[in-house]
Amino acid sequence: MSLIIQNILKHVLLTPEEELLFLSKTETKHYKTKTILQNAGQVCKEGYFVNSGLLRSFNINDNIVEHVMSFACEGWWISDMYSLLSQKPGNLFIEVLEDAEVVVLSKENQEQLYLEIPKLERFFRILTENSLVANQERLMDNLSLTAEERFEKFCRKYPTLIQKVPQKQIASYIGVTPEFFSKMKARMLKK
Amino acid sequence: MSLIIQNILKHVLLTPEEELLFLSKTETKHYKTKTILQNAGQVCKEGYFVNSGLLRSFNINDNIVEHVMSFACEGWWISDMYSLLSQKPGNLFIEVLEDAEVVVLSKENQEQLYLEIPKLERFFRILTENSLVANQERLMDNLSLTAEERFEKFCRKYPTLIQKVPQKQIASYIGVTPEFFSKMKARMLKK
DNA sequence: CTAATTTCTTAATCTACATTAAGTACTCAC
DNA sequence: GTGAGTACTTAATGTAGATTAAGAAATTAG
Repeated sequence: MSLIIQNILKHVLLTPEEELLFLSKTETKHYKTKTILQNAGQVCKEGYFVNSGLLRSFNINDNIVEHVMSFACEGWWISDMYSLLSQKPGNLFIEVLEDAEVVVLSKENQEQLYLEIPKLERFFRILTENSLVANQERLMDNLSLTAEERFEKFCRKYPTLIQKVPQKQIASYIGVTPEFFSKMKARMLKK
Repeated sequence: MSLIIQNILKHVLLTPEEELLFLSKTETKHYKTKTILQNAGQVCKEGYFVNSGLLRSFNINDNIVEHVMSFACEGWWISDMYSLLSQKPGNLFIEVLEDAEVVVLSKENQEQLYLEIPKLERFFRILTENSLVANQERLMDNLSLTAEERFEKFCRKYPTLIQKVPQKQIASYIGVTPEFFSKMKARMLKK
């Protein structure tokens, strides 16, 4: 069974027909590393569920500095929520970091699915709730922990990502420069 | 019509019976300034919708430093989402800053309402989505803006709060110490 | 009304992290 | 394989914001 259906079934029950209906509204696509799926300044028309590979979202401040908003590997959703919901131009880029297979769900089809399978309201509510809680925790961590503590937490939380993601992007995610991150890492290894 | 029903009707349609059912599952309460509605370390059993007055949620780091997670005035919801959803002990306190009338919705009743009025799944999904977007923006702001810029943005976004909330709590919300905030404010006034 | 508590300010000093700048090590495209 | 980017490191210097401390102003309680 497809990963995305497995995921949905963790939270709501679907009949076989509903599963098929859901899948018929999605499209599975393959993207090469470095593909940009979403550009800042454009209206986001779809969300992505990752079957394999690795993606990230980030914004670019003053057209110079990148800030990583999120990573998404197997089993995770990624999109520019702000733009997708408001249908206004967004601030995020979404980029493929490792050749990926993703399930594409367009805004339009998502809205149709809400009408055809109201249970999906529940599924996406729960998904969004979990995102919100994770995001609130990350915000608090940024307000109250040191860079070192944030990195330790990142390692505990996303052990698989550490091997895959270029270090400068982990630096960006936890909110420090690559130079400082490098120094900090060396300091931590000494202990 | 009650503020909370008005709020729901902005996103989903309810029949008069559903409105009554909803209200019957809530309880309107009055709390004095300084009342603590939720303590860190305890499992959160209810969410709050503010009819009037002012509340805040915050956590306490190392049992010393407070960090304001959110404010809630008229028309806003507030709770310890993490604890409410997971039913594990939370990290947040919820405190009344100004005598308040709040609509209390228990976890239990909320779950019942989802079953009895499935449309409410949609309402709370949208509510949570908006929260998430706002939270993501705040996170990016903390990563990419200076304290001064964050304060300016706060003023633009929540003009009414500036009069009401003690300055040290605005400082905490935007992520600086009260001392630095005071200095920064003086510096900004000179310009 | 007054004392106690809390909030705000100012100023000196400190530090986590940024910036700038070079050099080294990878990757990968041709 | 080679060269041109891209990623990582190291080190000097700079700075936003923290910490500490003390006094002034405002609020609250009795």
